[in-house]
Amino acid sequence: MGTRERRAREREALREEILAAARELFITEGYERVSMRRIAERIEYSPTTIYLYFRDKSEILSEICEQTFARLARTLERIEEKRLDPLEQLREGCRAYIQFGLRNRHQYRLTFMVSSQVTGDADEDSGYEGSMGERAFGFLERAVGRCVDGGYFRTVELAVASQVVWVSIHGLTSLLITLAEEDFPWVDKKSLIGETIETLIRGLKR
Amino acid sequence: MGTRERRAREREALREEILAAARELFITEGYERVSMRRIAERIEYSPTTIYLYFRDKSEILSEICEQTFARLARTLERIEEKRLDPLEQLREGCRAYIQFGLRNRHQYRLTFMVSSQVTGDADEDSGYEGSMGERAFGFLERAVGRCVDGGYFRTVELAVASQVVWVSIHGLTSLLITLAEEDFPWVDKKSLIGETIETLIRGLKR
DNA sequence: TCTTTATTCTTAACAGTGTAAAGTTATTTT
DNA sequence: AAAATAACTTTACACTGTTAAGAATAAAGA
Repeated sequence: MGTRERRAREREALREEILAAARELFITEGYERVSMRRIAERIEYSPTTIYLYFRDKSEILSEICEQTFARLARTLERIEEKRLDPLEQLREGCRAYIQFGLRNRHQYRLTFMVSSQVTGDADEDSGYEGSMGERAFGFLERAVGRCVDGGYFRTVELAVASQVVWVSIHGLTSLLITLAEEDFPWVDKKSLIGETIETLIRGLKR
Repeated sequence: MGTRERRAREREALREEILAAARELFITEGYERVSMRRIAERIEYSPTTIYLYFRDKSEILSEICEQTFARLARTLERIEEKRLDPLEQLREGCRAYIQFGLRNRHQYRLTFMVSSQVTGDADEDSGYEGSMGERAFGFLERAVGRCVDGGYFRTVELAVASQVVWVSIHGLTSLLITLAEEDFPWVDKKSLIGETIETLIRGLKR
């Protein structure tokens, strides 16, 4: 009598289809330029059908962002497993983080460059705790921690040092996303990334 | 016979009034939450009147941002005139930059955290060149330049070093703007700012 | 002073947005 | 076959930025 199961499966399939359509549109055109009606059109359902699967537009977004950042978290955790030299591991992690941001610019922007005020979620679970962002930051904290424990870094509070690293590489990532090459005289991107990471690490060394 | 002049003056006055109303609303509520109709209501004119003074909504915004960043530029240039120790001057400049961002968060966000794609200006002069942003970055470049010339910093391309400094302090500023204290376990703000700047300078020292 | 010409402001309207409520259709259970 | 449930659509609301056409006002020329 698996009709309940089949229904649940079909439901899940449509939900997935909505997510896929929205993801593609958000990525190519950006969240605010994509309307519910266009998502609906693409999956060939009426606009309001989407509301039977998601509370509102921003819920679609945050689901997509979660998925995306889960990928980042996995990437970083894979670097962790390589068990390299602590400094080298931090370097590689930073590099991966930045590259990830640049390759997923729309989603990066929406997760870290838009106050939740703007997307318009009230309280909700859009916060940091338990999120994939937390997992990603967790990597950084551990990586910095190993550098401190290994005696590579001068004595600073671990939380402070990790946040210094995070805000810096976030700054690089986000500015490269916001300011196109034709709008600002960026130096060579590779040098800038490398030099930022090196400056950061040198600044934390003892 | 000064009726032409008086008219021009009155025109300018209304323009200024629109700007003032928009500024106040943008600052307290944020650009995307303020509609043309609400600005109009506040100055007691019909919504479309605004279009006789500004091409569109984003033009109001960029005018306001320019004014705001002119203040930042002046602040930084005043620090420059103090002719302190190069390192100390850079430190003070960074601190002023960050504080400015935090005190003018909406405008900072709209200038540096929103791709011009999103605000929706086509080509136009919304770019970096000739803007107040340029003047502000100019300060940084000169401050870093003096640190290099004074032999305080290791040899790096000036443009690279300046951009490293900028992206880092921008990262700190923007993340503090985006991520409220209740959404992320920020360490003490003063320590974070201080430590970020110190790390940056240490990282650039020879 | 009366008419013509500019200038300034408003009304009405368009095409779009996210979303809620009510109505329809199809499927499953009794 | 009737009742209940689930899935989907239609209609509608209250907004948005912006355009085009019309009304009001003020200045200039006769």
